[in-house]
Amino acid sequence: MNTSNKRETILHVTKELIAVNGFHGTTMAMIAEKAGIATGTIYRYFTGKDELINELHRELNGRLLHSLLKDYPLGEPMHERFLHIGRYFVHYGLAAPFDFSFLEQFHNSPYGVAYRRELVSNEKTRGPVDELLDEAAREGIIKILPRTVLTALIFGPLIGVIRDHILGFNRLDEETVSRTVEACWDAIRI
Amino acid sequence: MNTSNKRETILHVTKELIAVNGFHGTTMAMIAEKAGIATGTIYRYFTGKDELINELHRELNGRLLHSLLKDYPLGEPMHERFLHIGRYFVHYGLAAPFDFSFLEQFHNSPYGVAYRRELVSNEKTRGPVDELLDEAAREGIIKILPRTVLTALIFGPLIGVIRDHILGFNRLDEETVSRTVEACWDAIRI
DNA sequence: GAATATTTTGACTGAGTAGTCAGTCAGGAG
DNA sequence: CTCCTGACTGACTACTCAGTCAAAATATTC
Repeated sequence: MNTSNKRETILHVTKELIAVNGFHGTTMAMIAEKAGIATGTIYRYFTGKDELINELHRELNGRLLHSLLKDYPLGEPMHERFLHIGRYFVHYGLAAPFDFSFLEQFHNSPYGVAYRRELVSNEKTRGPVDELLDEAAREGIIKILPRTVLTALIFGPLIGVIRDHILGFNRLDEETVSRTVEACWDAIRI
Repeated sequence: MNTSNKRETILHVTKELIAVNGFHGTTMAMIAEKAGIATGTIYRYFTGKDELINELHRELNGRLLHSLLKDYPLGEPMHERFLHIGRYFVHYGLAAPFDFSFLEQFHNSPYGVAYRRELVSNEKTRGPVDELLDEAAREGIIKILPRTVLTALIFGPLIGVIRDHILGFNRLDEETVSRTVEACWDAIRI
């Protein structure tokens, strides 16, 4: 196991532990044990728990955004592209439940609030969803509502159904996912 | 200050502290200090931190459900009643941000998951929303989707916009709230 | 293969936690 | 007035945690 591998291992086990036990339920000792290293070693790769968590979020958030653009139907109608993003978002959550649970906890924590505040201040970061909503708004095919509301109408339900699936409160098959994403479109379309 | 008053005070300050600092960021010492009592006194009213938190949830959840039925337009059309519940839900969140933040954190924590699992097992507890959705489903005016998905389509966005408002990411006026609830209806209606 | 540099180890530290309990004292009973 | 009672106190206990650092292990250089 070389240097970079050890860093990866730390990030990997931290993700799984936090997904299951939460931030406060995950100790540096647990991370070290599961990674097969000593606690002190973690501090050679990360300045502390906070940096480890923020770095993990950076990586997973990047992977998630990247996965939304896989097979992205550029040039196809707005509706088609919207469904693609919605479906791939849910699929990412179902295929990588640890990633999803970590990201969800991150966003529901002071880490996530700080991250969003920073995003708002440097308003340069615009993902595929922002571009889609901008275009749809220009074409006048979605409701005139604040951006935060539109985002909530799309991702609020999707995050909810993914969490319910992971917790075992429902079973999402392909059909249900498609109909749910379609319902989100109904929410924002004129 | 009589006995029952002290218990109320403990619950009140705990709600505010947890809303701001979270479960783990709120210590028994902080609660005692803000309530103007000694730490040991808390244990005369609650067996421990967990019971205190669960009891607080029980009370606030009851208050929230109760507030949804204020001025409830019984007998009016389905659509009217749906808008009422959605709007009153958001209003509760805006009028009582500490209550909302506590409840949101509770539901995003192991406490909330345990609570939901218990709800599912004793499936007797049915709130006004369940009854509304049952009726709408019987009349065939909403989409055929699992109950958990319908709930996510309604409350996912509403919770999101309330949180964004409390965190200062948007400003919800009466008009925007109504249009948002209307959009949730568009999501579930046929 | 010796000397040097780098990485890893894990016992340790000190700050902080939930919960405890011997003792206090205001106020009701006799 | 004296004696109880029990709600209340807060210093205390037992424990957990993130982070440190001297020493050991391993790798690299010459």
